[in-house]
Amino acid sequence: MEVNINLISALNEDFLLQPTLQLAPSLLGCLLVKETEEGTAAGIIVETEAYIGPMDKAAHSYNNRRTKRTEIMFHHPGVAYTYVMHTHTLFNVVSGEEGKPEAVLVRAVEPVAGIDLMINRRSMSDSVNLTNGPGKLTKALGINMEDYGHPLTKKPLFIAKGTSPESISSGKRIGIDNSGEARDYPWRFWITGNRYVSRHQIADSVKLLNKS
DNA sequence: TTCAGGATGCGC
DNA sequence: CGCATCCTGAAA
Repeated sequence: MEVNINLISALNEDFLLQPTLQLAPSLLGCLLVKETEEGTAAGIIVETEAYIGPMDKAAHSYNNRRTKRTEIMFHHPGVAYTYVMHTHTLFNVVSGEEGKPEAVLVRAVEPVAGIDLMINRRSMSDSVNLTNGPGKLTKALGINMEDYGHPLTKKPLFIAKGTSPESISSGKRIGIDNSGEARDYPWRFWITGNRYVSRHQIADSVKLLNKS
């Protein structure tokens, strides 16, 4: 069922100023919304990962590495950090205090609005594969490098409050096997059992929250 | 399962 | 210049 995005308003900035390891699971259940001339598309965030430079070998900002690409991570939190890997754009929320280069990667969303638009952008109609990966969701939502540095409290790209998940799990992050000890940090968070999660980890996953 | 695509950064 | 990367779709 499609959600009417006109009834949704962006989160207050305060929400995005939470410490990174608190923000990453807090973003689960929130809406990620992108408005373009083609229309509006939105998804519920179902999977995130925390990256905490400079001590995190898996982070682009490891060792305070400061380049044109990572520059925005050193700025005020609550803005978009987009970057291109191979042929795909990945979307992160800059977090941590100003001067601390931290971010939360959004790895998967569940489509809730503008689904036809997402299907057109992705040239495929399988509802699960539409947005179940960090490169897939940016293409479906129309997020690109023009969004770099955009404050996520404002149109056309913003995060809105949704429904908090019944259960959250955590485990190792994906795709960082060459990052030394950081490869095992349990900084990946997902909505337990959600079918739009990019990979279904069973071993070593930990359930963090289980409302009754 | 392997592999290319191709932006970005780093080291030689 | 060569190589690696927070990935993905197509080929084998």
